[in-house]
Amino acid sequence: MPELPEVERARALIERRALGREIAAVDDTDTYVCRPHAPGELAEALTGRRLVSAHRQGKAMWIETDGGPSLGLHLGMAGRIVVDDAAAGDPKRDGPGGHRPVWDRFTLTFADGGHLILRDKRRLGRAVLDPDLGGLGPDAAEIGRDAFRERVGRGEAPLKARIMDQGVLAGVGNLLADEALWRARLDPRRPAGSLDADELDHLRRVIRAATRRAIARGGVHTGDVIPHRRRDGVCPRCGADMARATIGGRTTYWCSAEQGG
DNA sequence: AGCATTGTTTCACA
DNA sequence: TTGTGAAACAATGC
Repeated sequence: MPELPEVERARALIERRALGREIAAVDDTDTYVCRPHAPGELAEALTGRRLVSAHRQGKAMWIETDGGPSLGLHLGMAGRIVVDDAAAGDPKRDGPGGHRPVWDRFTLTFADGGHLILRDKRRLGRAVLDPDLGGLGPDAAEIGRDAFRERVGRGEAPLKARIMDQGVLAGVGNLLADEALWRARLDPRRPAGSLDADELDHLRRVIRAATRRAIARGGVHTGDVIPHRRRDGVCPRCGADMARATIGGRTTYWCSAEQGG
């Protein structure tokens, strides 16, 4: 699930439901998710604190506490935030009638008995104290025109790789990249530095619009071209075949007619 | 069995 | 030194 829209929904859930509550206990025993912390380090630092505010930049999220360290949470490839058993973003429950295992990798238990849980089927999510956000570029939903031109419109790397580079622009993942480039009718293979100012301005507006739309509708999977990202898929606008290749290390689909050969 | 997966980090190489 | 791309990471689903 998690790209910028899912992370923003998780952040909003925390803001709505978890702020002001006091941490009574912490389960930080998953040493991979909590790396490089040793078990007990997060518990020691967070127990007794109250959650004060919830923030996000790109796919990185963090919670400020009253006087203590901040708590960084990253959803990785498959993570979700659950507060008191209400899932963020995805209304689907675990297995109809099944006893599916629950993948709770990090848990805050509040003094009122509720919970904030990082539930992650895989274990690529992270929970760390005072996360380092220094390497992140401007948020994809907020970046201004000049910064976008300057950061995105350079280099020989494929355009798609450029907009997915979290140090250049924070928040765009594989699906949102395909959706935005399809909406902008831009070839994902083009060198980023080959775009002119008008193309860059257009791409910026499309990325921002696609991002906000995905937040409003529940996630990146609600994009128009996402259901057609499959072998033998066709463009939902023109009906041409969807092309497929690995770009920037990720499987990429684009319209063979509207976005170049 | 084998391959793919909405993310990030590390390493090799030009 | 910088930029780019592949592999590793963990776990699951088709």
